Amino acid sequence: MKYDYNKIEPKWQKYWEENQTFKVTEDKTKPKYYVLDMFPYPSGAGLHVGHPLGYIASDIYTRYKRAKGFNVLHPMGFDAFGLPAEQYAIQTGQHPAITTENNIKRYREQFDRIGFSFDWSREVRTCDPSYYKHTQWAFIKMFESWYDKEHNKARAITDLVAVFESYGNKSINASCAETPTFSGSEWKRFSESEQQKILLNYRIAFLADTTVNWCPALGTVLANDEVKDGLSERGDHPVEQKVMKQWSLRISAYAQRLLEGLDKVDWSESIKEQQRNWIGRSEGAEVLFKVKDSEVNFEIFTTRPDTMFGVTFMVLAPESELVDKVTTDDQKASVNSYLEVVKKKTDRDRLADVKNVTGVFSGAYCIHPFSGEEIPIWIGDYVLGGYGTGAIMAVPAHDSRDYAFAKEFNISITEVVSGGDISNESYDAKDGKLVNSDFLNGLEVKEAIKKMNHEVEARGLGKKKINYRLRDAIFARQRYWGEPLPVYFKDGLPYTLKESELPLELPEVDAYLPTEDGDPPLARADGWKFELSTMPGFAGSSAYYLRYMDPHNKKELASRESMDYWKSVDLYVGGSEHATGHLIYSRFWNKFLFDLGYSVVKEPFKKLVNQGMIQGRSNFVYRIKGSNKFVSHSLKDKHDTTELHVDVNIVDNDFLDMEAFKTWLPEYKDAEFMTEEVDGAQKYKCGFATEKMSKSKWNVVNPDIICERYGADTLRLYEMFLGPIEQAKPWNTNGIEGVHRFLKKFWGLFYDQDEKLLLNEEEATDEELKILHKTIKKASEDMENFSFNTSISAFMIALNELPKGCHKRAIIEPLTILLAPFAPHQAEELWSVLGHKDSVTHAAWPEFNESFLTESTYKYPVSFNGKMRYLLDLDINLNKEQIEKAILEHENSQKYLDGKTIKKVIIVPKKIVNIVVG
RNA sequence: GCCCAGGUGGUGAAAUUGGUAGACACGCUAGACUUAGGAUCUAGUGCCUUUGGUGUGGAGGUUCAAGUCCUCUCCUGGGCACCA
Repeated sequence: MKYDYNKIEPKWQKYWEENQTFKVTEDKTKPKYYVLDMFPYPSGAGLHVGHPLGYIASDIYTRYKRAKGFNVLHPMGFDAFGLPAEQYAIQTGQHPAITTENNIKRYREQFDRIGFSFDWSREVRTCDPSYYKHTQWAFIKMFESWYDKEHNKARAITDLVAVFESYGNKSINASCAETPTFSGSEWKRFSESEQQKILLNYRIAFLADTTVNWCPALGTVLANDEVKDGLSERGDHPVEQKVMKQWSLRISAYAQRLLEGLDKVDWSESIKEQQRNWIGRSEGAEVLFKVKDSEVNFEIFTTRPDTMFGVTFMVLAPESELVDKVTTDDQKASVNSYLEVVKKKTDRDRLADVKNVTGVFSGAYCIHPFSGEEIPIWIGDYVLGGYGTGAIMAVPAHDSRDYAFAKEFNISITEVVSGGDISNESYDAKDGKLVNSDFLNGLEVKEAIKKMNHEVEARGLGKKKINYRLRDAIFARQRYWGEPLPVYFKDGLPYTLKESELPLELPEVDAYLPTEDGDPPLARADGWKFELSTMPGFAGSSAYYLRYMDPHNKKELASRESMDYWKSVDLYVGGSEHATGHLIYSRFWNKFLFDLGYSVVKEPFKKLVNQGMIQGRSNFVYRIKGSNKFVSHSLKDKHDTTELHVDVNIVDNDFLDMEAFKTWLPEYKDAEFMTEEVDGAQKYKCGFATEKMSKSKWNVVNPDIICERYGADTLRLYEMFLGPIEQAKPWNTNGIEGVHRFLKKFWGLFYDQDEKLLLNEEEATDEELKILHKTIKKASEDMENFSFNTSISAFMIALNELPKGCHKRAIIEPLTILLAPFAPHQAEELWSVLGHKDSVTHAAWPEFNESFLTESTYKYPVSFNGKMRYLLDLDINLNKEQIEKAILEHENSQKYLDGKTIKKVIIVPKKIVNIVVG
């Protein structure tokens, strides 16, 4: 038989489907393992070769774990709500559901073509009402919950109401919006709508006036992680800050737990660090400042209470409500004109303008709480309204931003920490002794912070405080193609549907655009009396890993029983671009469900592997300007040429297929070439560059083409052989022949070129067994470390080392099992050639036998200082005489000993033997 | 500015605890076979001024021994960014 992948691969794909080979149930006799891929958004372009990288890696690991005896859950689904399908709908009028369905079909075909071992019976689609029912359910639960800081968990809102009824809100320590205090009896006297308004301040899913990122071009609000440099992540449209009534999730309540949980997961340091930055914990103090000749006083947040005596001015954020309260009459005009200017700036302007210091004096003064001095209050847009209290004490000597401000407006600068030179720049380091600081003088910064914190609390001026940068997540988008929020309004106040009324299905609309009044598309639906916004993209992906555990459950997201069995995802594979989006939301969502007893683990994803992005490798041709002549790469500098992208599919190893080029685009029909000589032949060599894979750059490589030309097994092997899984790398097919050759060679262990079966039952020699066990050992270790590229190398070495004519079952049968995760189709075929009726999927991973591997040979000698050292391979139990004998027998020993004799052998550590020569 | 991850042949890359740097593969060179192919096989291939020297971005250091550890520095990629 010939290695005919085009026959073998469809054959086994069909077999797997018909036999439900990868279907998995909660088998309590086996240990479980859960391998999850980040499910894709099914885009219209289909999969390119970059997409499957992670899927191939997780599939290999899945198949390995199965062979090791684990019951592996390895599901796949689709993150099917999203913008592209909606935009396509706006252009064409085609319902996004149809577009999505078609795209999913295409994805599924491509997935199947690569031979993934997903359990498709567990497929989930976020746009399916039977799925988003549970997304809506979670939202309702969040609406019906509040965050109890005392017990550090989410609790039912009914508990809160019970407390309110008896004691009011004085004793409640909750994560909530500012709420005036009331007593129990006052609560009972409040009207229904007054009570609901107060409860909204406490709910974890809440509706409130919020400063949001508004993207006019997209017509929707965006979450912080969807905005990069003041532009929308999708489409690069400008984003502005705007106050709007919007749904949010109180994710900030979970900041500390999200931070702490990072220490318990096996993720890359860089992703954890990104999340830590995003959460942005900072420890400091809130201190009260009184405004001179006024009833007003306000709190500021500082991480440097030690520099209290260096305060020479205060700054309020322009959006702070205090601005109006403190501004004096004679400053009113200039303050107002400043506020106007600030208002007009978009986020982007503000970012671009970082170096320009702007601000205005309010006319008012604070009284320094310790020195009693008068301190001017300024307004400046370098202070953010949304962080801390929106007001700061400025210490120009020890904060670079305050320094720049003081210089700009000629405000005095007082040094309070020695060690720097503040004549040209501020001294920000937390290192040095305090000066000019009354009772802090002489203390180190650290001690001074402690002492000042203590003093602040003792005098009732404030308290220690931890601030987080993490914002509550805006949970609404003014779009059509998303989950409807299960909310209706009564007297202008929101109420959620009952669980039994779910799902609230997405209604039909006549167009997918906002209405003329600017309402979201849902306003077009007949008789729609619910919330008009839909949920954001991250909603559906936040708990999908739980749904896979029990995907057909009609009652709940997943049964307790299934969750108790599968617990959490053991291995999660996906791109690092989700570090501050999905991976935070999902952890938050899980913690919330955990608080309510619906999830059984604190962290959803134990181990995370981020596959690197596969970039495109573009090819170029060089056209002489004003002609239809193309010159080869090495000649291009001799002519005045234009560099043009050329379709990489008509280029092989950087050599252009000139005939294909002429038929590629009509304009090149009569193209002429100036070639260069390579290998005695005239060839056209293309230039190349690494760029993001995209249609316009003609560098998209579709996995289907690779499958056609080399087979899916080669594609799988090659993507892994390209390099370490976590590393970004350009795609090129320059080396694909190598792995393809390997598969043919492997086939050659079974069949010769005349397609005659060579497999035999002869006994293996020690040498052959050594090669086998070496390979098993290496392959197993590499599997555990996700080092698939070196694992493949180990196979190649084995094939090189095996003596010619070794076609022994004892050797090639275990090798076939090792190969199966990488090249499952070929392995299945060969497994059946070996006479097995069952799928190779059910074969047990071979164990290596250390006894075949023991080596007691020395490695190499080195000499220095008249002593000889031999490095030994293993910590062998030879005695000194035996070692000495072995060394003397070494072919090189005489050369290194240089005619001298060994006097003494000293065994130093495990591997090194000192030899004193005379 | 701050944080993280990396820099090894012509190319993708290997290298347990510090222990023969460049495994494996591509490419290249020469040869064999041939039904003439983009097939297969054999040998060679870090660099240089080749009986030797040199070499893991650069400069120092520790060590018998450094790609690996330490200090400084340069470059590349990613993230955060007026967060007090």
